[in-house]
Amino acid sequence: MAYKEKEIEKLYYSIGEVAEIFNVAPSLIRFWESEFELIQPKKNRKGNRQFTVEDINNVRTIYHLVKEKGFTLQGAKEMLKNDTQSVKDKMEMIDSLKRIRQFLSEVRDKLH
Amino acid sequence: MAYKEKEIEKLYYSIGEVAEIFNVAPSLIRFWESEFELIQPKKNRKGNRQFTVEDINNVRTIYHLVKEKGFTLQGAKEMLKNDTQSVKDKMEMIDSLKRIRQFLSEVRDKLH
DNA sequence: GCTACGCATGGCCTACAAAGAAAAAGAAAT
DNA sequence: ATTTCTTTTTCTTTGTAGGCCATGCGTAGC
Repeated sequence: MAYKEKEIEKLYYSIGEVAEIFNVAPSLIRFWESEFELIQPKKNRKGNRQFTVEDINNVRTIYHLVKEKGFTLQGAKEMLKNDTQSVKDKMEMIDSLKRIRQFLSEVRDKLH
Repeated sequence: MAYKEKEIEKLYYSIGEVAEIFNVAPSLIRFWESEFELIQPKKNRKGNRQFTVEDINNVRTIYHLVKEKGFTLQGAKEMLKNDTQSVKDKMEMIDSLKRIRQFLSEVRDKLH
């Protein structure tokens, strides 16, 4: 063959393939699907899950939070809900600083 | 008394006091002590735990990771292993801002 | 045969809570 | 002040609810 066959990116992946990618049991993927809104693969007429690459990336996100970073499922949900806790923490800080500045300028005005 | 008595910062706090600060059961503090090297209060001759302010701040770090951010204990341990300083820095910032806000609202009340 | 499905049930740790004993701290009476 | 009784606080050890999946069953398409 003259040309090396190009890797074809499949449209859909089965649950078994996805499970293998992350080296977990298919039941775990189904369980996560029941727990996380983020994971919602299409199903064909028969009911089989069809994972797109994006679906798989969503699974990857869950996997990363739960298996690599060590969040509880609840903690991972919060993380996803709030864009990430650290963002939230930073916003709280900024908000706090704004209020402080506001307050201090009021004080300055009263001192005059 | 002519002078307002200064708040005395205790040298040692009992496990009950520490538990109350975080609104958890004393048994949980003991359990965390058994799990995290970070928490190692001194014990007196009788075996009672004596928490310094620093010990309490270490408990606060655990509390933050486990109860607020949603890490598993294992996840929290990893976090502490790799990233102790930045966790502590952020917590100090948040704590510092809280104190400042508290102080400023006292100032505001006195101005009225 | 292989892989998928849903559903139910099973099971192992994690993350604590409760139990039980002993000491300390009040409180009441002497 | 001291004795006695009660309540609170601590300790260590043991128990346990629930979180996090895994396994098994019956079924169906390829």
